[in-house]
Amino acid sequence: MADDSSSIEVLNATAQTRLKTIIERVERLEEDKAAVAADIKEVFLEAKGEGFDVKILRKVVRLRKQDKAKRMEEEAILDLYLSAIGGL
Amino acid sequence: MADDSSSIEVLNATAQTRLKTIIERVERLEEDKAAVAADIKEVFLEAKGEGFDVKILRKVVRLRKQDKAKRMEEEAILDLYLSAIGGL
Amino acid sequence: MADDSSSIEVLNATAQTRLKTIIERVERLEEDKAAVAADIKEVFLEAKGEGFDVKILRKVVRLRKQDKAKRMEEEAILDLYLSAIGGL
Amino acid sequence: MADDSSSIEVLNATAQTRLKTIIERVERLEEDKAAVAADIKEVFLEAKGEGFDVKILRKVVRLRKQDKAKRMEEEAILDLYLSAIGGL
DNA sequence: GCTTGGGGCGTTCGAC
DNA sequence: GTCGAACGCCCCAAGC
Repeated sequence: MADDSSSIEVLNATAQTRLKTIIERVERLEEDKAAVAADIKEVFLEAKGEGFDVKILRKVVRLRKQDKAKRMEEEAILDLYLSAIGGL
Repeated sequence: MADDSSSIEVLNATAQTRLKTIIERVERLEEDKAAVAADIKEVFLEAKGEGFDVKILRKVVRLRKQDKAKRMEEEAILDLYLSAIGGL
Repeated sequence: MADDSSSIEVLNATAQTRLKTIIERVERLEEDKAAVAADIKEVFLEAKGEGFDVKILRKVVRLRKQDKAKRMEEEAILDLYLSAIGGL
Repeated sequence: MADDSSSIEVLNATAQTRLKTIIERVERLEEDKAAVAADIKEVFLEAKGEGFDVKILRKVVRLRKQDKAKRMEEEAILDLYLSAIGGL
């Protein structure tokens, strides 16, 4: 084997390049995710500084998310019913 | 009480506006976060389609993250050592 | 209902005994855990009394733990690689 | 400096030995702690296998711990009062 | 459905 | 003594 790297040639050159690209894309995206998470944290911290109860704020967000999910679910069922009877 | 809403006036108008703003900012950011998470998922899915083992890819990413964290810790402890012997 | 306790008979006698045993075992173990935590604290306190910087000591321990975790992850990914190329 | 190690002599030989001992003691204790934690987990797992609701079991343990703390607190206050009036 | 990883929460420790 | 930061614990959700 005339492999120019120390690893055995399990992946050919093309695959190795692809692999590298994939890992880098994921890592870049995870950085983005972490940045957004940091932003959220910062908003809560700021809110805390204004006297808001962060735990309650989180709960509000959670409840609204649930509510939104519920509404979308209901909408989906409505659409289903409508299509079942041949549209409105 | 001349409150125009059904809730008692625990929060004054300014605070209510701030609260609304905070919640909206967080919700917007969470949407961003979800979008990024979806992107990551998509990258892995695409990789899977090319024959890569997603489980291994995830582990590689995690390992590299650990690596990075370890390096940062090492740097931090070095700073600690330096300060312990009386500053640089 | 001829239950001799004030609670309704949701759990039969056997289950109640088991429950009691389980709770007691857990509580005993938590005491052990707390004792060990106290021992750790004491070691650091003693070290501090000898002039060591506790903050640095903690960081050293943490760093070594990271090291160990990283090694284990590396081992895990190796196993993954091996299984990916069709068993050992 | 005729130091036989690569590090500068910030710590003399005795201190280095002590340091090593301290770190090892802490690490050994942390292993113990982890082992106990694993035992606890195992008890809960076993309980789960017998049909108990682990989440509820945890809550029971937590409540009893709070109760115990409360009792000890009351006892402490009682002692305080007693000593304040010159013993019982 | 079981297991593993990520996020949130409470607690604890060190700093000021 | 209060503050913020770090740690471990617990829960939940996604992946296999």
